[in-house]
Amino acid sequence: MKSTIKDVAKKAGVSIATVSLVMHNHNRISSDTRKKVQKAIKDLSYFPSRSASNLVSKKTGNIGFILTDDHFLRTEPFYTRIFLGTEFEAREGELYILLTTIKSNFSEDDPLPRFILNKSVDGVIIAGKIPKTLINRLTLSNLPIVFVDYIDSSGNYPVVLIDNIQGGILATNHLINYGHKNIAFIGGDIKHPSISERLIGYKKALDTAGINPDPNIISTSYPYPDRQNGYTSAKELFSKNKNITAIFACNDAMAIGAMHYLKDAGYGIPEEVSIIGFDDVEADLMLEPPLTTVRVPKIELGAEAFRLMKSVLEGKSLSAKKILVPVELIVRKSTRDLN
Amino acid sequence: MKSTIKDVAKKAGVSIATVSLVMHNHNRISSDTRKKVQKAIKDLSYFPSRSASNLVSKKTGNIGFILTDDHFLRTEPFYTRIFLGTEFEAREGELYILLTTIKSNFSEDDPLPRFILNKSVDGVIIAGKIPKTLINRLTLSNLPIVFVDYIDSSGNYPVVLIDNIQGGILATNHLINYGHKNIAFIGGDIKHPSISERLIGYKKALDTAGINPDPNIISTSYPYPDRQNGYTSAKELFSKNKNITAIFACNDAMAIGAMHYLKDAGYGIPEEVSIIGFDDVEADLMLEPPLTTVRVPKIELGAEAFRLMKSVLEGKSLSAKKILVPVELIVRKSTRDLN
DNA sequence: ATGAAAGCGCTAACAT
DNA sequence: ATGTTAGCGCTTTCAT
Repeated sequence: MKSTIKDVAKKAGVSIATVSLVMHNHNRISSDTRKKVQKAIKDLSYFPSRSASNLVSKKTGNIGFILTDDHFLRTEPFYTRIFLGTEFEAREGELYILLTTIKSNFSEDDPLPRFILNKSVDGVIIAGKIPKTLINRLTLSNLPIVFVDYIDSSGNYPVVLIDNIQGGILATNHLINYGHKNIAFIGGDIKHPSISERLIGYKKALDTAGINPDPNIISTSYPYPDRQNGYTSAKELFSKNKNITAIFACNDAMAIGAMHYLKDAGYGIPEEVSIIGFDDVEADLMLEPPLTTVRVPKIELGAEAFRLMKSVLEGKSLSAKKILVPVELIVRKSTRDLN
Repeated sequence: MKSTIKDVAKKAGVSIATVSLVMHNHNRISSDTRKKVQKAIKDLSYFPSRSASNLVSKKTGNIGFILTDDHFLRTEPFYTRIFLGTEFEAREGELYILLTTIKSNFSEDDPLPRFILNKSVDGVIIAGKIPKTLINRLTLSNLPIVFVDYIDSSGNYPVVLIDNIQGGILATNHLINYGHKNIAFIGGDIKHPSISERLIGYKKALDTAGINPDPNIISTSYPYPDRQNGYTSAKELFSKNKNITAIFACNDAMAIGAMHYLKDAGYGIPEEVSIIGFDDVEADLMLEPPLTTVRVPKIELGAEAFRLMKSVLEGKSLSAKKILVPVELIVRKSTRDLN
């Protein structure tokens, strides 16, 4: 039989209130009783009942984690890693994460996630882009919300984002430091915040180095940033420009596509053309040569989102706090030092 | 303010006991009161407090879902889909799923998942292969366990498995029906249950058709069933055997690898060589030609595991019940009818 | 068919 | 510094 706070109290020869105080590290307990109680807790291998304490404290002890099903099922485990990060972080404390997906075409008529309806969570973490209508309806529920890797247009929510501008600068500076001057940018939908920010970083870095960004070698004509469009973009770029010595692709998928084109077209990587991506996906290492990139710390993003949620729940955080998680330059073999 | 059972009782002019009975569909309630109560519930948009009911009923209302981190982070979203299946199914009822990962090299010294230690789950679903030591220690905790897509050697647990033998038969019969006689088998580690079972199905089907399995065209020399080894296996097979007209690969990854070899070697697919895989991964459709395969219903596997867990919890299921989930032949363009 | 009441295990205000 | 006690919202006997 599972032991209760009463059993512990009896065994330690104290009241249940004292046990409760010890459990919550209240400091007005003599170290003597504290030890007695702790021993009893250990001896009985006592764990407090979550239901009971939640009932009193009017909390659920759960955090909801929402992403769209296509984000969850993506081949590249980006959001899965973010989830894992929040779960890792939650393990340190008393909270549990309830993961649920919504259809990516979530509409007005679809029911809200059950844990919202049933009020089984104390707050909700939203990862990646989700439909506006969900956000609106969530807001009505008055639950604390934290966004990660996405921020709704209102900007009124606490959020954890990748520092894309810094990443863009990092990547571009790396190429500049390697002596490159004609650095192409390959990106997808410029309306997507992460891509436009990476482009901003790219321009900033060029600017600082006194290089004038050349619109002819900035390709953002293919919205979806995947391999296929990376290939096509590179093809277009190189058919018109012969003097490009380096490419900064807005993500690894496009970089990989571009690499395929370069190989098909007979360019040596990195002998003739250097290339850097963004994300650090597993496939990078399988490439020939392995891709230099900007690493996005997915686990850390998730962990940070969880910490932010905790501080929101504890009333420690302002409602629209923004956290920019730094990225890291990973130099491998696809970029060449011209100096 | 959230409404409670008291509010409902007051509004409906009945006692809280009556409300509780209505909520649990007890039949000794007059349809008149029932309606009154249901109206009150709706008007107040009342949801019972999980903490309170769990406290009384001594349940947690949660099911733990454990997989190894590499299974969770696999590029091919196999286990992610299984998880989604259990989550979909859980949505229909009152239970929540707590997903956690363990290190794939989980050892004696690693702590058990927190929801086990804290007794925050009523049962545990284990997906995919996990270390024996975890199983042993889990057993000690006396929690109901259901396996999905893996069964520990003792066989003493309820489990949901893919019907691999049926799948092997399905695949092989398809080729036989298409008039093939020299059908190669490409597989990985024969000690892995799913692979050996698929091979059994293959042999059975050949046997039934009166074809003698030729050991020279059964390749199981490369343990890990990935693209690379699919390529190598096909290469070996075709360098020694010129009369193979069809391949049954134990999974799509190996099939894709084999297709790459066939293309490199100049074989027409399916003109000269037909090929069928197993799994039905997304990549199949991108292939040229799209791969004929045996579909494994991942969502269904997860849903079935959840249902099994529920019936175990309700005491309706025997402790070692085994459920074989049928697979489905998906004919696309990589197999050719010789007739 | 319905209600009264006990009690699940815990927290926190209050008393000592 | 520690104990007493009133509930949190619900389920479930036991009365009526």
